[in-house]
Amino acid sequence: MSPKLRTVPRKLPRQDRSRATVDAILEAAARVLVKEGFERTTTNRVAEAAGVSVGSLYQYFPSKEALVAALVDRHNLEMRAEVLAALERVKALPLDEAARAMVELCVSAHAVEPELHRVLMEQVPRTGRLARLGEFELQMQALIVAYLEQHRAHLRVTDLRLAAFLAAAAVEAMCHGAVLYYPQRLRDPAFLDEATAMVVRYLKR
Amino acid sequence: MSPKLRTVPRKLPRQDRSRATVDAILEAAARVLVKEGFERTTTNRVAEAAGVSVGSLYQYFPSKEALVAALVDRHNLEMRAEVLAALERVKALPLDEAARAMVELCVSAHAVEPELHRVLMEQVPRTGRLARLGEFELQMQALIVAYLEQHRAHLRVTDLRLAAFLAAAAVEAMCHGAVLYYPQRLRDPAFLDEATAMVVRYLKR
Amino acid sequence: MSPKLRTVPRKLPRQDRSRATVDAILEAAARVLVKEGFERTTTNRVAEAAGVSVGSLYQYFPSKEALVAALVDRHNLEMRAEVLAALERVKALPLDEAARAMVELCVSAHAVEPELHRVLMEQVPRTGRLARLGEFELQMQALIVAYLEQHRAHLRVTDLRLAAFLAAAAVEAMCHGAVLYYPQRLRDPAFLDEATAMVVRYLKR
Amino acid sequence: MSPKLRTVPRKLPRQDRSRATVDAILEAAARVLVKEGFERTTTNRVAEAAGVSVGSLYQYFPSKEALVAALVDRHNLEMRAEVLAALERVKALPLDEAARAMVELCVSAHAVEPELHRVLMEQVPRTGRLARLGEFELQMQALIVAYLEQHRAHLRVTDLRLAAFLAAAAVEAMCHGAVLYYPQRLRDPAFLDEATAMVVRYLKR
DNA sequence: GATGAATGAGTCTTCATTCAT
DNA sequence: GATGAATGAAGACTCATTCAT
Repeated sequence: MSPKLRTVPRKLPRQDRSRATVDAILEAAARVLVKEGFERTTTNRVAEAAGVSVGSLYQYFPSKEALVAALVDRHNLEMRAEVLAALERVKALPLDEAARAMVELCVSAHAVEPELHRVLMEQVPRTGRLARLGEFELQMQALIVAYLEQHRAHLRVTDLRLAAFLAAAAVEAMCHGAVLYYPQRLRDPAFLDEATAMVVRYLKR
Repeated sequence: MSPKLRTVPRKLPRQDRSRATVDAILEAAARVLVKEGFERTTTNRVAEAAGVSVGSLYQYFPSKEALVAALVDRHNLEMRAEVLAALERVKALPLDEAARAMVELCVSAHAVEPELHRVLMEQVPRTGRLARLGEFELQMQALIVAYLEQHRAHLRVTDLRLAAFLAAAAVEAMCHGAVLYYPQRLRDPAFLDEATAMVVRYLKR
Repeated sequence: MSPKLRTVPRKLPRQDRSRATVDAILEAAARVLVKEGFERTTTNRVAEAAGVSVGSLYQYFPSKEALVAALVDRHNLEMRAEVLAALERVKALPLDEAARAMVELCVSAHAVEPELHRVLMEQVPRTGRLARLGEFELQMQALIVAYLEQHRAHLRVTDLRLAAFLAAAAVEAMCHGAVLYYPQRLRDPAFLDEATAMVVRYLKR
Repeated sequence: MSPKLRTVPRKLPRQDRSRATVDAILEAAARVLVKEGFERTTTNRVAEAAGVSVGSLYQYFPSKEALVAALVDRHNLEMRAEVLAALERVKALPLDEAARAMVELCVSAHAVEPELHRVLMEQVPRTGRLARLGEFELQMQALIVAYLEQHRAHLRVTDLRLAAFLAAAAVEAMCHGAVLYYPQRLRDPAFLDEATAMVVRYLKR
């Protein structure tokens, strides 16, 4: 038999091709989600945008929810990586600097894909497995508690768990609100100063 | 006895019958929303739960979104009333007391119908008219700014708009988070102390 | 007792008030039909436009179809009156003049309320009692046959029933088509000349 | 026997399966329309009659109107084919014969699926894209004008556009009327003779 | 007779999911 | 594994008609 022309590189290993397909689908999902909103996002549309068939989509994601969940997970994963790295980095820094770094990071994280972030936060119904408080938040909280323990000497707060929760909630809310309602202020140093001041003054003796 | 005497006040002729229906629908919507979640909430189900026909529902709410929006509005309205009253009440109080009162109020507000609040906040996709930042938030912010201006002498913050936004966002997030993830701590004085401390220390000179 | 101010003339006899209501409803129906098209014409909308309640509408018209039928009837009645009068008038005239008069009349008739005519002809589904060939057409045909019989001496056609049917159909179609597609030509003498020529040359020996 | 041998030609893989579905739907639509009338024709009913799911119907026809429009188009297309062929055929014939042929054709065309024709003409509300004068009519008129130009020498009419319009309208109306109200006369030679006479005498010098 | 709130069967339409090819 | 046509349950919404007041 004559060697047929082969357009698809046959060498590409199974796993890699799968991986590529999965990525294409997730990217497409993100795009459609941002462009159309959650309500108008259908599995067919996503598949089309990804250049694959619906069937293939279901090969990799057993349901629409699974797809969206995977997207949320990926989004969180990206954030988590940065946050964990940052926490590691600031481990030894004094509170002022550590706090400022974390606020800056939080702003950055929210600013990466703000559109997607917004859709994911506001339009995706928190149902099923999306309902639970992610491990992300829990893990992060544990790391903050660890940091606070190390710097306990300079703190006025004593219930470190509570303090970590409150500080994290406050920072997150301020960044989130800023992204949504005052995007132009996100890079305003005043914003960073003030947000930092809020947590530092709260925590510091 | 004169035959015309009617003891039952003819309550529900025109306006009132409608009003009763509207109320029944809104109440039913809240119930269904809490019990079934947003996804499983259908106009037919709501109508049934309200003991009226779908047609009646659509007589008063031109679309499903309008129904949910009305519910959100009503929920906000209830909160707003309390918040505005409280802000009026604490107008003359020093920052410490005013802040504490507001945090307490915020907790109460979140605790009124926490289930409904949760569904409304987390599961209802912010689309269409639900997308915009409500007048509620704007109005509240204005009042906070007014308060801050009056007490400017004791404050370290100078950009009062920014400070009001950050403080409000932080308090809201802390209460919201507490309602969702630590409901048992809601009435814990430590929680109130700490949340109050956060804003007071931030604002006060 | 002081003479109460009376806005509604109490003297208006039952029948006249009913008649007025019926008329108001029919006018409203015509208006809505023209403005909204048949599909978007609902009994509620008509009632509202007429300034009466749906209930009243149903007092006078047992169904939507009855309402539309009444409108069609009224429209036909108006035309019929004119047509019959004209036929009476031209009874003694020679074919040329009679034909021309009838074509002119047909044009006028189509031009009276062309919008309504169009909706009635094109959008109202010919169902139920609207399906049958109206008495109008039958009556008119009879009159034409009568005319032809009287002028038989000058005709080349022998089957007068058939001739009447064909001539009427042709004239109606030409006028109808002109109203719809060449409204500007309606008053063009050339149009009248030609349409008249068509039937005259067909009928005349 | 080799197990792979397949005698049934793998006919309906991609394009053809779709095509078959589309045809089935259109056929079913025609059937339902004729049997139930437009009002009682629903997309679900059509899908059921076609032996497919509603979903499939909507895969190919984005709305009910699109479905009906497609049916009208198909109906027109079938007629058009015949009419154009006939006009081509009679191009060189003298007026008498050409006219007679066209009238005969018109009768045939109306007689092909008279029930469907009737429903399509009388019950289907002319809305949206059904409102416009089809290319069909325009194209036909152009061809008639062309014919008349070639035979101008024998004509008494001078405005050929107008003459073509009037003649076409008259013939169409006579056939249409005959189909609806005198179906038994359709094949009556007298009818053909008379209808032909009408246009010939009108056009001919 | 009038009113208009209420009814609910019935429409169109969508979309997550399946499965024959 | 991939494809995409097919599925059909389910949802939002309409509107002719009724009936308590």
